[in-house]
Amino acid sequence: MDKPTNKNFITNIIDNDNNTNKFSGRVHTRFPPEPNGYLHIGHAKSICLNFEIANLYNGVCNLRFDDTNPEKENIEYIEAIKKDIEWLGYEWNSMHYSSDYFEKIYKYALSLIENNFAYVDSSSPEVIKKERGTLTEPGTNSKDRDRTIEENIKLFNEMKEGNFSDGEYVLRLKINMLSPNINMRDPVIYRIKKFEHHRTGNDWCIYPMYDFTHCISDAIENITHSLCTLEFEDHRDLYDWIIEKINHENKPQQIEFSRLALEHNMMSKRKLSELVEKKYVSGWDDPRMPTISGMRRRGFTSSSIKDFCSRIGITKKNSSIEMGVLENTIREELNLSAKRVMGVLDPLKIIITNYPDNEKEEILAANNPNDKDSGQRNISISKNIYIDRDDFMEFPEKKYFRLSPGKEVRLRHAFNIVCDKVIKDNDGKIIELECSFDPVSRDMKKGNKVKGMIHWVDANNCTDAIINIYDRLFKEPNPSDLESFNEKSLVIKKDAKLEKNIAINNYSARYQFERVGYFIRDNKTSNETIIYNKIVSLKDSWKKINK
RNA sequence: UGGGCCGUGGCGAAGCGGUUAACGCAUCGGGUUUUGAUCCCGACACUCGUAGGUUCGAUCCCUACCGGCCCAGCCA
Repeated sequence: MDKPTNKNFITNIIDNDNNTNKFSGRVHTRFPPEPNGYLHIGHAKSICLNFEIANLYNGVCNLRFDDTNPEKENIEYIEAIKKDIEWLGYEWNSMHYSSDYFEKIYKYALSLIENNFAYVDSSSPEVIKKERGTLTEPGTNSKDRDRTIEENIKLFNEMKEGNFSDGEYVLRLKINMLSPNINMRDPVIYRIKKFEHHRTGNDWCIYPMYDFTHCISDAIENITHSLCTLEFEDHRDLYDWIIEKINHENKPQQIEFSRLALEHNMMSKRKLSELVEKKYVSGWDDPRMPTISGMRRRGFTSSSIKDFCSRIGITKKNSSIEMGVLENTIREELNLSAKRVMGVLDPLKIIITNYPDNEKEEILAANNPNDKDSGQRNISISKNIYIDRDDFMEFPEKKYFRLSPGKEVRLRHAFNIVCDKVIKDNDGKIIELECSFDPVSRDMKKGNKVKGMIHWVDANNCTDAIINIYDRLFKEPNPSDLESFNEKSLVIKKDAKLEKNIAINNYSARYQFERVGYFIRDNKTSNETIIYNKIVSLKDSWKKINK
């Protein structure tokens, strides 16, 4: 399943860098999550990109937690993030925290002040905002812009010592308030935050901001290609400015690519956490969530996620991927690897009237007809069976060739039956079918040729289960708010019946319920309740005709 | 409106001055198959946002226009 990394505009840049010997042929990337939430499929795109590019060029990739905002970050996320990356199957070269560099970053800030490239500003956030100008109007210089170097050093040290309260002072770069790029209008690079940091505790009360931290961290770690998403394009000027001014021997280059958008999903941590907090879903690992942990619980394999990432490509174009692409990757893999079993989601009881009482027979069936090495299983059948309600129609539509009154269908792996009688309760609901079978059709060459083939389970020999059927999280392809939440994204089948062969204690086994889809045991369930999650349906051209 | 970036079939995506404009998903035909699955085979952009220009020749270069995304956190 691991395919060679596709070429893209970034590998073109790297090839070119290698030709000009820009980094002496070195390729060193990094994946820099902020530990403020769980990783999602969009992060997987970035993880695959960074690690695969490193692999492709015999380079390495670091993991770096970008933890410069203690108010938002949390140690709990760190382990979850590491677990997800490991689960995807990637090994980082070394693991770092931006906070490991606080001392160095502080020294760099000091040297910028000494060279008159930074100053301490006592302006309020409102004033700074106002002086920054707008998209069309230039900014104006702060009253503190010409503070002396000595005074700046003294104040910056006092900031560090905790002599001021939050917001009283900030450190700003002295670049150009007239720049058409707002990021260059004397950006704030340090703020006072008397907040305990998850790693450095109370060592610091000033914290560097992203723009100042990220490029310096990249330089320190000897990163060559710093890959990030499109919204940072405007920050590249600043990135380069800082790298130049701190005079570090390593000059990493930032390259931006477009974020992943997946139809019927949302990819922002804020929106996803809102789904969790407002209980739309059961948690970050709800199988409907586009989080790595959710998809893992849903039954996606890491190889299918990597395959998906390689299929969607890397460009600078804003794009939105159809769910079909994702679904196809997991179907394709599971078709080859999943054992087959029969499962009835909405049971409808059938009595095979001419089948002898108290008898049963065993039938041999392939575990996976597409994999000859997968062996066979034994299925039992007796007088009472269940079929899916979907597979019976009292008044069949045109082209419906499953069971209906007087019609003959084949029970998969077994024999043909004819529906003789429909039994209803007082409300007119169908509760049972009486059918008769044709013993000769056990040999399918001898029985009548029938178009319909349905699955079933032996009512006297099956396992009760609850099955979670998942559908798209949002109704609209490109939802903008939670209004679009699909309340039918989870449908619970409470009295499903499964073929006994299913290994209920194997939580990682993925099965194809023949004619239905792929399923995995929910890993959060106890042994008393057997719960399976639907990973993805089989393609269904009947549903297409029928709609 | 200032700046940055992007526009190739329904959705993605190759293509880097001469190609029959790859490939994947989707779709539509047909075949195999007693999973309406899989598999196989075939179809699916005289045209690359539009208009000009350069060139013997442009999806690739230039200009203008049109459309879309991003930026005015002491978030990342």
